[in-house]
Amino acid sequence: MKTFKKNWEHFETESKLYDLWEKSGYFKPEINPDGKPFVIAIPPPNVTGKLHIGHAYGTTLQDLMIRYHRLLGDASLYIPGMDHAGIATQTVVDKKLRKDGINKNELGREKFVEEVWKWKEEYGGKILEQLRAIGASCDWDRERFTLDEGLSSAVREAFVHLYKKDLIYRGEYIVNWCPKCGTAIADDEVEHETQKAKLYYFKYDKNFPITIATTRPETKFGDTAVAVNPGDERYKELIDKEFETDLDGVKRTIKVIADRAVDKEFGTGAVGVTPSHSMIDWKMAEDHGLPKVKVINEYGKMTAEAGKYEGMKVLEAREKLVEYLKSADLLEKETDIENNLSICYRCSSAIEPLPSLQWFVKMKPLAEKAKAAVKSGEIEIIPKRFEKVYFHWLDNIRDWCISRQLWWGHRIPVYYRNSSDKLKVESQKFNEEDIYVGDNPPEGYIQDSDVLDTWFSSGLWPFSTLGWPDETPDFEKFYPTTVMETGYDIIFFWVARMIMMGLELTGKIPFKTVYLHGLVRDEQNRKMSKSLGNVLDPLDLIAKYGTDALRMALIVGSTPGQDVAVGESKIKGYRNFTNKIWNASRFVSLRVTDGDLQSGELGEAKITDLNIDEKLLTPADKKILDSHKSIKSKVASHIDKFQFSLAGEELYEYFWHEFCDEYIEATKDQLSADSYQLVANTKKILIKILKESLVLMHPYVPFVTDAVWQELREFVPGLADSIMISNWPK
RNA sequence: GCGCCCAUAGCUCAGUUGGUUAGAGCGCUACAUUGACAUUGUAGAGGUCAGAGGUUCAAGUCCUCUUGGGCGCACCA
Repeated sequence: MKTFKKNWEHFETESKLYDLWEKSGYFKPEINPDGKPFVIAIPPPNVTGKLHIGHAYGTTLQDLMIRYHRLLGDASLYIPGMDHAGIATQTVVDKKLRKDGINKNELGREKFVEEVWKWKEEYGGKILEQLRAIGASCDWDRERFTLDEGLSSAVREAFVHLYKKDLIYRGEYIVNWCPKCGTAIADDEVEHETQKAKLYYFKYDKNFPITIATTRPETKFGDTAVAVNPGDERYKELIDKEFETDLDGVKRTIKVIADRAVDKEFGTGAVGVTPSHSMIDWKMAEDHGLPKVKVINEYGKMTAEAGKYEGMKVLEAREKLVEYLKSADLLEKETDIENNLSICYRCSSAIEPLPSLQWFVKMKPLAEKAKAAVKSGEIEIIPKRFEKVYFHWLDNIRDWCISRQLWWGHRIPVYYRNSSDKLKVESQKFNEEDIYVGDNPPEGYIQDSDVLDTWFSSGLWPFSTLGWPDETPDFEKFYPTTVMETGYDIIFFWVARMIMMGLELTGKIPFKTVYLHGLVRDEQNRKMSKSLGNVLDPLDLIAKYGTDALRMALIVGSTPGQDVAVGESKIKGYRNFTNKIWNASRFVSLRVTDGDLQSGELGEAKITDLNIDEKLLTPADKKILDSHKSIKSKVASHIDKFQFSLAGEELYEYFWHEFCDEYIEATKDQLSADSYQLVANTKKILIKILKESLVLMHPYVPFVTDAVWQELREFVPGLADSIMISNWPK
């Protein structure tokens, strides 16, 4: 026999084992050709950088399920891939180029996109290596990228389908514009941050009868109405009256309207309505038929509609206007308030709501189906409480702005006759013959310059990765996928949209179960952040304690939808556990094979099979066999119910304390007994229990269990080449 | 404003159809250990399960309220 090393040396062993697995083809579902499919499509990590510990957490959960089902004999497929992450990646590469003194606009679109591809090749490769280090048993031959050829054609197909069904439209609507990113973003991509602000009370001019209150005076150049609550006695007589106003030279007709959205208690109870620069005012303008005046442009500067303020940045215009209001004695007072500032989820700069010509997806019809799929139980969300969050979002859904003024992404498959830009600035009522939607534009048509929201392509992920829209054998066999394992923070961005797109485009649910994990926090339960300096790099931890230890630490003690606290001491504890597995195995190996080992014989007890003689069982034997029997069913039942922590905890307790501390201690006497039969029986039990326990633990700690398995193969007959492809013990 | 989660040992957390004496890891105390493993073992201390009320033969678990902490959605003129 080989000599078992004294300690489990993860560093030398893990990557070698992984290479071996990958080369052997054990990650392919074809190793269980007759098994029923079990499929997980990885949530594709962004190509923006390297993976953090949250990725390690998700990947571990996914890989655990895949390995368990592979052992059960299912055709288990773990589809790897990455997301091009439009806005995020474009920003990162732009920043890098600027550092090198290169301006994106001088470079031009084509060259810039080339630069992003270079970035993708470099960082994408690193990410894939990280996934391997975590032990992800993905079928790498099926790896996909959201911007690869197949997925691009899926995106075009999806767009055309939705367009033809009248579920995609173009129009000029108020959108969330990020002046820094230079693009529109979706409602869901807007975050809020409380800030201190000044609330200014003033009149447009001396003749106007109502004082309004606002935190953004500069937008008031675009006011076309003042809204009051219909029940407000103070303004009752003014409702429906119109006034000619002059705000520092900008003349408007302002109508007083009544709208229930107005809070009587806030400010003066009268709101200056700025249809072009406030979401709610836009809606009021639609309801009341008010004109819309755009006074802020895409660069965050005042337009000609702001008179002499034209060209000023928003904040500058605000200062100057307040000065004017003071000097003209129009400012009644200013107060300090706290309000919420809308910021961009990517760059955190202030969002400027403004009207813009964009593409939208009609969400209501899609949302109904998505709701029904979960209501009926066809799709199960774990933990169940997130169903409520999901329904709430779907019930209040608004149309989804899908065009982005970026270069990196799926270019919108729409072509215009003669010019793309001309049509964009003209009315949304374009002639049908001037527009072409699809793959083969007629001569002289120019493609829309915008790209699609990155979530449009990720929304297709569960089926586009399997070959859709072609009816490939993979699509036939593996779709719908089985489990969607991802973080609860992207339930709207991603999960809900996959369900909507899947139902609409394939007519089927994209997956049966949604398992949502929480955030990984530090030992004191704080969010990990660079500024706190408490960020844990999974690769460092893996180098120090081993992948298996990290995997155990992430899974045991964590429950779905709940954040999990992980620090080095926890990981260290599970490193000790992996060493325990190694050493207990070493004990078994040494004791079982001591004496002369002939082929087919295990030590001097002449073991030629693993049949246990029931009549010879000692109380210790009976106890451990009982526990062993029950741990097998408990672990399977927990994993089947997605209770990964419980199964892991029980395995830990069983293996360390029942098997090592109790049974192995007991065998020390039994193995030195005079009766060869008893010694042989004990050895058989040791082998049987160790062998099966390794399989039970393999989904959690894949490396050490296979390393031991390889040692066992030296003296135990009939073991599979790798524990990965052995069978779950019944 | 609407909704969700959390509160269990010093710390971080499990405890999923309500059911013996409420568990784990880390930490702590004492002892052991040339032994498969000090990346160890044995023993132990430590909890009115946030508070109050209710349902029940039985409540950490279900219901109502209160307090404290966190989060989501909407609004934010």
